[in-house]
Order: sequence, then C-alpha cells, then structure tokens
Amino acid sequence: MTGPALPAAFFARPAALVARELVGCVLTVDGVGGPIVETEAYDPTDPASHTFNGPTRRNASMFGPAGHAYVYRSYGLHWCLNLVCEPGSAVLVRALEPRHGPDLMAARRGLDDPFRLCAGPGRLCRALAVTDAQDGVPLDRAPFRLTSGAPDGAVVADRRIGLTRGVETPWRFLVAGSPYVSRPVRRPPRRGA
DNA sequence: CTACCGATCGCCT
DNA sequence: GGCGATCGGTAGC
Repeated sequence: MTGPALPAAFFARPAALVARELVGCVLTVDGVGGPIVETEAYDPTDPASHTFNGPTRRNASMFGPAGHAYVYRSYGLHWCLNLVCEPGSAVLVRALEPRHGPDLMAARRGLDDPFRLCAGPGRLCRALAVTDAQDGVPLDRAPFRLTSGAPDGAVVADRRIGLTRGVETPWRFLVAGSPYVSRPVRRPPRRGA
C-alpha cells in the first residue's frame, strides 16, 4: 500500500464522477481495509440524499470541505462511511475487498467469510471500526489512507440499493463479477458503458 | 435461493 | 410520531 493520498481536488467534483473513479482505490483505516469494489453517489438535487432538504445537524459534514468523511448512523444500528465531494455531495463506500488486516476484520465482525466481511456499508464500517468519531475527519491523513488503484475488472453503473426515492438514478458503481460486492448487478451494463 | 421481520435511534415533519 | 443510504436470523419455496 504505497503512493500518495488522493488530494482534496480529486473529491471536489460531481459525486457520480468521483464514485466511479473511487472503485479500485485502496482505503484503509489504521491499516485495515483494501480495494474499494462498490460505491454510491448522492448529491443535493437527489431526493434520496440526506442533503436534499438542505443543511441539518446530521449532514453538516456533507456541506463541509471535500475530501473529508461523513459518517452517519443507519437504522439506529449501523454506521455508514461517505467521502465528501462537492458541497452537499458524497460517495457512500458500500464494499471493499478485505485484503489488509483480514484477521482483525474477522474478529471485529465475528465472522470468517471474506466475501461477507465488508460487503455492505454497515458491515464495512464494523470491520474497519469506523464510527461517528470519524465524522468530519480529513481523508488524507491518519487514521485514513486512501490511494489510487485500478479496479480488478470492468466498473459498471447500476441502480442504488435500499432506497424509496431516486430509485432509477444509476449511481451505484461496482466491479462487474466481483465476489466482494454487497449485491451483484441488477441491471446489466449498457453496451459501451 | 428469496422474503419477511425485528432491532434500535437520530432526525425531521 | 414516523421513518430510514442496514443487517442477520428465520421461514418458506
């Protein structure tokens, strides 16, 4: 795991672009993590986004500087990690390949299956020990490390998961055929995509 | 394999 | 007071 950290300028762009390019990049927290295989994009024009109705206490980090974390609690139980892009926009990190520190991840998750360890935003945060303690924290320094990398296969766009609004927006990006994603592609990739 | 359900709580209406 | 960018267990096909 070497190379420079992704700069803030990488993030200060439309979330869908950043989400697409983040697939293949290597994310670790205190050295634990691996290559990102699945992301989702959210922006303020999107009814599924936490920022759709403007700034609130919870989403404050999403209106903060690009290249910082936005961590929120989901369903009162789980933490979910986002990477802040343009104001009010962010990329949800949904899955990664548990390449670095798999034993620690397995211990934190109480489970052994490498294909389930980080397959889903809540599972990933549990495995990487991400909580609201990281909300608003910059991504270019400890405990985070985020470096560029090539995806292990073709990146395809698909509908996002678990939404009731904005369901048609194809802003989920994943490595086609990867066994580490939370769910396989629902809608086949369009030719040329 | 898919489907449903309960857990649990901060946020917003 | 209702609801959700989820997960894991259980039931059923």
